Amino acid sequence: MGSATPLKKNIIASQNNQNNLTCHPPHPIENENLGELLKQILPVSKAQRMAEFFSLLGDPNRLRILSVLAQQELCVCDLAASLDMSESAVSHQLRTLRAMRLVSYQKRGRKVFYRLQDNHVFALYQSVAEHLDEID
Amino acid sequence: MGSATPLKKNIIASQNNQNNLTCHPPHPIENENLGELLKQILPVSKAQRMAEFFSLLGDPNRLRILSVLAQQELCVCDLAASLDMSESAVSHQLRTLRAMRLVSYQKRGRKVFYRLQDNHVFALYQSVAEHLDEID
DNA sequence: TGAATATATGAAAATACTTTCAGCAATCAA
DNA sequence: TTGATTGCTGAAAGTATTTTCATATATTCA
Repeated sequence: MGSATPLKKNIIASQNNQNNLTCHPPHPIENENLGELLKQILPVSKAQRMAEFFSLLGDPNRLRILSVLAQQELCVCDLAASLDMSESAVSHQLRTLRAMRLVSYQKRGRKVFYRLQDNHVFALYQSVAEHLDEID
Repeated sequence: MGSATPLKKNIIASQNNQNNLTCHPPHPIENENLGELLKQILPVSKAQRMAEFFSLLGDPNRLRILSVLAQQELCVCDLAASLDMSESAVSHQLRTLRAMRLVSYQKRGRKVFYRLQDNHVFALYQSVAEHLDEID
């Protein structure tokens, strides 16, 4: 089935104003803490991996695919039909989900059946679903 | 401070193949379940709201902003300095975070101090941070 | 073997996102 | 009041993502 190339954003271009670590002029209150603060900032590399992960859940059609697969394993064709998407679009999205190991698949005859691979993801999904129910 | 215009993606264009709910020809195993399945699919409108929410966390610089604000309230200027971003870029991102009510702010003199508004978000953030620590 | 089905893929088109740039408004200090 | 600082904003530039389209591969069936 081959390789994949998902979600290339999340790569922060090398930045440039690395000189000034405070405002001009520095203001004393924050300044005392900045040294400690800087040690605790999410490092760029980890921020990128996390962003990649969240981005994966940041598309409504991918979420809908996951919501269906959370109920039962399904072939591409039925996924497309039940979600009202083209089979090609579904296939492209599944490639992304595959690449990030959120779904696994099994070929049977000429069909390919996909299923959720990771329960942790569905827990997150449900957590946000409930959160949005609460706040709106 | 004014309005905002964040994350316009996540709007699924009206789709078109709403006729065929199964493959051709339909295969009996899935077909029995499809009716039930269709009732349980994440509806498009909710998928869009969820995707919007996850997308908000799908950018490394926004995550880094949140990681800093999780430790202490900070002004735009110090955020930019500590994250090595331009103040304008930080301001644009804060607008997005504000619009989605993930941060609140307080103006003091000519500075504007931002803080996390929602602990639920930080719990998600930490959950994914730990998840990624586990699987890699 | 040949036709139909199921899926995958690359490239292009359509769309969306993020940053930079230029300029503006508010605040503060001298 | 003038000049410097802080932050906000719209538009443009640069980049990323998603879908569609055309085509390719593998499988099944006649």
